[in-house]
Amino acid sequence: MSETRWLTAPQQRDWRAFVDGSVRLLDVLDQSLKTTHGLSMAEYEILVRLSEAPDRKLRMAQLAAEASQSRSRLSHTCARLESKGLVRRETCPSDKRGVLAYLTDEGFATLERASHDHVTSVRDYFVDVVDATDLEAIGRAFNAIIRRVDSSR
Amino acid sequence: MSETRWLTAPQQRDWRAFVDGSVRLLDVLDQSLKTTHGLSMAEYEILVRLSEAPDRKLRMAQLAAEASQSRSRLSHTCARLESKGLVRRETCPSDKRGVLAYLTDEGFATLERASHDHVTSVRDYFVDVVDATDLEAIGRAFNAIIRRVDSSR
DNA sequence: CGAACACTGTTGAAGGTTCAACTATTCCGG
DNA sequence: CCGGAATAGTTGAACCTTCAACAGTGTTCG
Repeated sequence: MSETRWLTAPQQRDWRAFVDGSVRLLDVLDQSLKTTHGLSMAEYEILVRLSEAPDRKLRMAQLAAEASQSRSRLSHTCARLESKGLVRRETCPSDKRGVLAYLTDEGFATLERASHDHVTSVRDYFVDVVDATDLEAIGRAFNAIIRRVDSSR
Repeated sequence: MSETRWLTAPQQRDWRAFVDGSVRLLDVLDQSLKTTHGLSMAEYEILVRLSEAPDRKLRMAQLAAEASQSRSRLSHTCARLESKGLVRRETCPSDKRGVLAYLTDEGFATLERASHDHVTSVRDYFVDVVDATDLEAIGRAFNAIIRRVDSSR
């Protein structure tokens, strides 16, 4: 049993700034996506990943991994997106257990509209508020975190 | 109507690293708090703020602001914490509209236990994974974001 | 004073997420 | 090629958050 290594005061300040700031930031972005385009950030993320995939198609499991969602959550969310006509699903020909989700034309059009406003919000509340060098630091740091989290699963 | 200013490729990489990384990081921490102490991070945050307040008491509105939660959400969450015996509420003597939430001894004890593990996770997945200078950059950046978000409300 | 307004916090319903259980398919060792 | 283990995705219930409406209290100003 080793002693708990508490955070130093500056570490604690930085950590809290991150927790508070990210919650508020993601809240604002979610809010604005939802009111102007009826999409949550989670849904938006799904549309983005599909739009970038070859044929706009992805296996559910891969989509879940890329969007940092559980499979269950993705199932529910896809069901909603499907009922809005933005996404459709078909069984995977090569592996009949699998399912391919793909973006409809309407989904693509919705994404295109939403992305303009979204990117503007991201600038307004994030990119343009942060120093260029600090932005790079954030990129480095969170890539390291992603590696760390993924390696422990 | 001005043209949409898209992100540059590096900006987009950094932004995505942040979104993915923070979601995964907060997920892991939430997970570990929940399985080992039965608390969500939102609940934990509430206990922390109360523990630091004078007399371990805070007005609901202030608590909501400090924990970055909506008042409604806080009401529900406090109700849950209250039924677990960790928090209690009383009407504010100076303003009868108001309510003071306060930490019970049991709440304090629970927080104390949980904080050891939590701080260890924060180190494991965040502080110790990120360069010291990048950590400072994160602190600066997210404080700027907090100011930005709060100024638009 | 008292009427209109603003503010505090709660409530219930609707919507979204998590959790555990389940079906169906594929993989693998014997 | 068979039986068991592993994998893919879905489902429904429990849980949590959001949303809009509300009750109660304070504040302002004619």
